[in-house]
Amino acid sequence: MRRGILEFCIVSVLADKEIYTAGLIDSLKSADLIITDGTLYPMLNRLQKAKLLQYRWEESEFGPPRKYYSLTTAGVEYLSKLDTAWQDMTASVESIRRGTESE
Amino acid sequence: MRRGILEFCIVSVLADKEIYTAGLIDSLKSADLIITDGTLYPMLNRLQKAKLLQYRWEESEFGPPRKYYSLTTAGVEYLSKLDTAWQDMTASVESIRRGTESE
DNA sequence: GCAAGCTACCTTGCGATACAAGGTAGCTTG
DNA sequence: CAAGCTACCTTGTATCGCAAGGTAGCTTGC
Repeated sequence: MRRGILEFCIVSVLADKEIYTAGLIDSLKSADLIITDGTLYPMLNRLQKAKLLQYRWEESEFGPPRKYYSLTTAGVEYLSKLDTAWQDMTASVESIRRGTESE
Repeated sequence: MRRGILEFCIVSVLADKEIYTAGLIDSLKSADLIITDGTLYPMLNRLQKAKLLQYRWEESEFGPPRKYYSLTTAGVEYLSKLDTAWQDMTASVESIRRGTESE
């Protein structure tokens, strides 16, 4: 796993709550992960086409309706795989980072 | 930092020892990071053009000469920046991964 | 000394991610 | 009903990583 760290973060956030685009951007920003909506929309559509996400429309008091996303059952399983991949990758990088002075 | 994790690993390995391509691939493989030479050569050339790496030729007993790479002074500084970026990114991802149930 | 095979270096073309910029359309407000 | 805001989406570009293919030096066997 090298690409897809943002995807991992998005799926992780969706594991906790139903949320729409602007809220997702805010959640990531509060963890110092900056992402633009031009990045997010294609990713959400891709994940939804892969049946990992579902959404429902909800009306807003302040403007057009919003798409609230959540994980499907397959999405929950996918998150579990991403989580394992994340742990494996960080373990690998840390082992290199801490030094291969063993030679 | 989203892309460039492999680059970080390569620069980290080079911080410890002078090494040529096949050795670099082996070092990464021993940490379960698989990389092909088709990925590595362009990256090494790019880093070298950016004055972050230097190399010297060394003859081999078993075939053609090898390019042994090492970090330049600028490369050492660059590694330090990558290391900070890595720590920041993992901290961000971990804070999301562990759950934003605070709502 | 030359052909065959190995090693090492490098390039090209492709798919995917992330970003900037721009576009469409619904809703509210005056 | 026009202006402005919000929300969703698309297009074009740059870069990373990979697979596949290519060049050339060195050794080995005849």
